[in-house]
Amino acid sequence: MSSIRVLIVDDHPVVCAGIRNILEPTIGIEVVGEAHTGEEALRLVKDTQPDVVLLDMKLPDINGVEVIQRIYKTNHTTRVLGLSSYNDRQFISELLNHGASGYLLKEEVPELIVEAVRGVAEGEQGWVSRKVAAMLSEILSNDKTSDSELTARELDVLRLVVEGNTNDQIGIALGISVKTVENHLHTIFQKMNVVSRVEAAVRAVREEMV
Amino acid sequence: MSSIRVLIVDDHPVVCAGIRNILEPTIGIEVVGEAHTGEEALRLVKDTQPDVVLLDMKLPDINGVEVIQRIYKTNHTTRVLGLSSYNDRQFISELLNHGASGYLLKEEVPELIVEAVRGVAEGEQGWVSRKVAAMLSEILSNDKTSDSELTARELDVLRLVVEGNTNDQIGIALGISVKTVENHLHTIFQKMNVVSRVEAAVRAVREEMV
DNA sequence: TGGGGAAATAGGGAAAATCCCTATTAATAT
DNA sequence: ATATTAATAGGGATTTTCCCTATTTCCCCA
Repeated sequence: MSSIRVLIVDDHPVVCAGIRNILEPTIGIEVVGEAHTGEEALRLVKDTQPDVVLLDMKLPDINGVEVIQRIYKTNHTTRVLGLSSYNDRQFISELLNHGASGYLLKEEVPELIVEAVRGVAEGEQGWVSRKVAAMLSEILSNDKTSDSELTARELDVLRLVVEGNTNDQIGIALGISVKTVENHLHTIFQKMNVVSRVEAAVRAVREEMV
Repeated sequence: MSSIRVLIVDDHPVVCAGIRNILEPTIGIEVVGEAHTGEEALRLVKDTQPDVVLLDMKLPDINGVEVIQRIYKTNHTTRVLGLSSYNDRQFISELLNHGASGYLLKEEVPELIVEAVRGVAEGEQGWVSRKVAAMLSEILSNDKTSDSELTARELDVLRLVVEGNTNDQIGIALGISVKTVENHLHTIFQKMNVVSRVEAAVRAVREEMV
């Protein structure tokens, strides 16, 4: 039986070194490379054909979810294990749809990484650490009330709100009446389950919706 | 000549492992411990009396700046090297006043960490990586217009704004008049160089001021 | 093909926030 | 002692936001 070939992707060299340090001494796991950007990751996936990609969801150039999709498009046998440095609800939600094979947080203990790599390499889908699982159930229970998913127009408005524009300015920028802007905002508030533009803006920034 | 004794503090075990991995093989540097919280860090500083503390500025329990001050209060020979995972202007600004011995980003190459540890252990003050230096000069040039530094009270108000409270609610929460809240906000806007509560909230979240 | 429903549009009226002033008190620095 | 700054508060004018209702258009689907 051959080793599990792992590619590490993270923009922080220190994190790469840490993961490498954990995985390299492990029997049955082989680190075949490190990448620090999305582009580099895609190139190395093609070159090294790894079994598992440990992918930081926060890369300087390409969005993590897009990297996953591009990897899956070309490499059907490669599994991706998403890695995040904090409790990022946005990414975890997206992952439910655009599917990494698993997901864990950098806050987890080193042993979990080994466990996760082995799990997904054996074909296990949806491997998540306990912390992530707890977050998922919380998200799912919270989502009962709201419809989520903003329309394109609503995202336009939200983006302009985050940039600090008044409804007046937004109306001018989008070529619509202030009243229409207000109505979009009202819908946005309901969908996001908030009551003011400040809350909406804060959540939009925190969850990187814009 | 004895080794430089280093304590690593970061809430992500992976990052600790990475730094340890870089420092341990280095001649003249000895890693004496790892801490994952501020409290643990303070305890280990007392127990191990390290020469240098590599301190992540973002800890789950105590604010990084406070950790530095408490270390300096009890251990006058220990140097602290601040570590951050991103370009966090707020922390860097604070560090100018509450003084770590140096500052670097996790994005830097591993070699820089060794260099920085040696530098501050030799007594060098204000060791900063090039990236940090560049950020500092940018901050200083941008600060010409604004006074920066919010007061404690202003931070209270800003925090409540970010949480989505109205001025009325903020007044009640802080036990002051709405008018006072308005005045604080006016000052906050000027210092932050913005014109609305939404802009202030967005910047506060982005730069993790609260 | 005739709804049913969501998306985008818009107005009226009430509430909240902002702006631009003045003003007092306490603490701190010069 | 005096100047500065932080924190407090108010008045009054203006702007923005919030909530409700309403119309048109378009797409789905039964």
